[in-house]
Amino acid sequence: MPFLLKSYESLDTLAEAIGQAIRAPITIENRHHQLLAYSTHPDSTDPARIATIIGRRVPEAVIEDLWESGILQEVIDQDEPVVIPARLAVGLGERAAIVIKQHDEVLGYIWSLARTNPFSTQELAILQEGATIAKKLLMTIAMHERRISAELERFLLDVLASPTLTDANRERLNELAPIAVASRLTVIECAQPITPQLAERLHYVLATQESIEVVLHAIDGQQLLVWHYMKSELSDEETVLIAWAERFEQLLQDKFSESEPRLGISRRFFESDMLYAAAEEARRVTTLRRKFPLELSTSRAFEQIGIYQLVPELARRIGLRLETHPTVERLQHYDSSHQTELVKTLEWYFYFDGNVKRVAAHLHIHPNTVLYRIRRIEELTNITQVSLPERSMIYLAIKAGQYRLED
Amino acid sequence: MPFLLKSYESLDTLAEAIGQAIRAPITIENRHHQLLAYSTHPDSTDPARIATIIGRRVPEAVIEDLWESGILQEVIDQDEPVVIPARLAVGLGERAAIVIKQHDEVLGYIWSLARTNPFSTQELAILQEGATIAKKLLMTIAMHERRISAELERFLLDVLASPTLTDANRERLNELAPIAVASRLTVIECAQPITPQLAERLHYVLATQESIEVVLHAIDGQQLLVWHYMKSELSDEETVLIAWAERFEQLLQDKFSESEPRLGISRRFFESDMLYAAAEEARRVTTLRRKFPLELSTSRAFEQIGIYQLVPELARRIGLRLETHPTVERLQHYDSSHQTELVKTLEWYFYFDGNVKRVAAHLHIHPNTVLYRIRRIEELTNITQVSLPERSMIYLAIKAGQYRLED
DNA sequence: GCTCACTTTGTGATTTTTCACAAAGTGAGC
DNA sequence: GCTCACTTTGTGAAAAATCACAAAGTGAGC
Repeated sequence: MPFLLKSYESLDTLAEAIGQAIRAPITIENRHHQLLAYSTHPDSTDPARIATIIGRRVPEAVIEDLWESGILQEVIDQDEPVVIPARLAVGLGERAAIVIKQHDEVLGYIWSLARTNPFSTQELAILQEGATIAKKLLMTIAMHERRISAELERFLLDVLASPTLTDANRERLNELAPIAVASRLTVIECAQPITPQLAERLHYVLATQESIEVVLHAIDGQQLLVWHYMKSELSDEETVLIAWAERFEQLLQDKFSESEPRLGISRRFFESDMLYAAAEEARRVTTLRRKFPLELSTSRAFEQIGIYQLVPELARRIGLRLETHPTVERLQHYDSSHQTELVKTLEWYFYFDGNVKRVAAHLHIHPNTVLYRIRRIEELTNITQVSLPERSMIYLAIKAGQYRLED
Repeated sequence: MPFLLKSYESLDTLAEAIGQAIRAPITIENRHHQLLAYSTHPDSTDPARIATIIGRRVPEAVIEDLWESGILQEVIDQDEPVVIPARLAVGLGERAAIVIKQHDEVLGYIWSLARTNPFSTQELAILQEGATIAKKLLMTIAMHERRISAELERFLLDVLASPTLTDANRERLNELAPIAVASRLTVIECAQPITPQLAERLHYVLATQESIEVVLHAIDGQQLLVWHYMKSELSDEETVLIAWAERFEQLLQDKFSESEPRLGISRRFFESDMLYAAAEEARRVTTLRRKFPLELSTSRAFEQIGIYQLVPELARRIGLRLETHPTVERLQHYDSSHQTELVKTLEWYFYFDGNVKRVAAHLHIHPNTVLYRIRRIEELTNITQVSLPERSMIYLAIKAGQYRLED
């Protein structure tokens, strides 16, 4: 005789029923370890469970620990309740867990904390029974979520397809995002088109980022577009963003090394009217980083690429023969007739702010060689003591020349 | 009984007649010392005369010498022939000169070289008579020239009034300028609207510039617009231009200190279609130099202002609240709450390429103070080791903030 | 008026960069 | 193959920038 009913109207009532049947606290999570339901149980709870309920998801540290120790994998593979010894380092008391699966696809998990006495066979059977019932409910929820998220994805793509917003779209966007928050649009660009499997994994990683709040996201070919904002104060939004971007990109490159993911982040914006422009900025960053991986290896946000943002336009003008820089032209001419590398040397000399040692190290040559070349350049052109504005323009001209418009 | 006829058909025949009457070489010049006519005389000539005839104008060195020594002024004031002792330093033998005037307005000069024996009273009288006859001829020429030049001036203003050329205008422009020559459009901007008197003097100085060839020029309010090209090779056009611009501006500022003349030179262009754009560039240079006299004190050509060319556009965007730079914003905030000058310090630190000594000298503070402030800035923002592209963008943001759109 | 945190200036040791000069390497043209 | 002009590398002396540290100055807030 089963201890549970055939079905329950919600996961919450199910969690409550299981909890009462085995007299232990129950939490039900989706496959992203987001909290779906939990039983009310006055006593015997542990820090991990409290943190999970407060944060509406299992703390990242706990998830990592469970993955690294192989426990989670075991739970997924087993298909029946697994008893897990306490892991006090991450605040986890002893518990039992069972996966909720549908044809090898993980839908979620049911967790139960151990009371003072260990789980009996019957109690574990009840858990298993609960998982079967939860499956039906989760499938309904998953389908619904999938429909919603697919709809939102189409909506975002629709918004980004045109530079100007329709009034209806603007209204809906303003409902989605809190006002007066510094939003950003981030592009995660991959080497190949993003498959549904990859998308799923990316969404998961994205959902587990604690510094940011995602408003909307969508897949567009090789890019995952994310509209988000930082949870920090406005005053250090930029600092936090840049620190996060570095960590996040590192994480992505560790987890998805075969996709060579690269970030591009727009400047901050406050009006949904700016979404289109922000997407352009973010994409400009990824494009430029693709073309100048070395120079822009640590530039992820539009602010960080500095005057590189002007390179495509300048390259276009050079392509149209509207623009040339006499100084650069002369050096290029000298280079080609003497097999030298004056332009390259000058470029890095400017980039490294006149630091001969670093230029030499970068180009793998003797510092005196750099010094010699700089003197040579000074003889050929009179950029001996030009100041920042002119130097940057020359640097820009060199970079724009390297930028290829075709690809 | 007069030795000369009442009138001659041309200045050449007049010069010849005077030359024969007093048996000495004669040259007739306009008020700009451009050669109008000269007598053929086989012997007794001097280097100055040869140079004048070859170059179709009196060498600048000779003119300067005659002005500085006060001789030319004496000739103009006298209204009758003046005998001038030899000035061998500038290749001038002894000669007599008389001004050709009409109501105090100088129209030109007649010069006569001395032979071995000095000028007799009668010969000087013949010179005077020649000046009277020349006056009529010169007045006709001057009137004609004035009509032509006024017409050309109107034409240039007409061309510059619209971004696109009419076919008729393009055709006429192409007739005026030699093809495949690197043209420039230079603006000479004065503190006050240019009066006809000032215009006259400016035209004179312009006409005596040996490095450039003027195609057209026109007055537009406070600006004298000059379409010209360098007489040098294309390969070092820029070098020659920049050197010329420095000399020329110095000259203008010496001669017209009350008008505070300032140069603005476009990039080079080859097609007359670019005239409008070139005028914009040149004007942008003068505008920026007016707003940043110190920073752009030695930048006269559009190439030289470097990324300053982007300042107006950026200032506009900042004005529209489309653009801010978080780093700069934070420093500004610190400055205003701590009465410090971090932004200013950073600005010049960037400008002087991180040279602490020069920054200190410029700001009249101790080098260690600069060092201290830079460390402070590094604490507040993380621009510790940002490279040229980002540095320039920050510099641009600072400068654009200083740029006022209104005036 | 006093305190305290912050800023500026001064001094000399320490480190880094630049410079002059020599020597060796490179390659195009005869 | 040789020459010659140009380029690169190496060495140590000379010059310059940076640094730590002390002392003096400044001003807002109590």
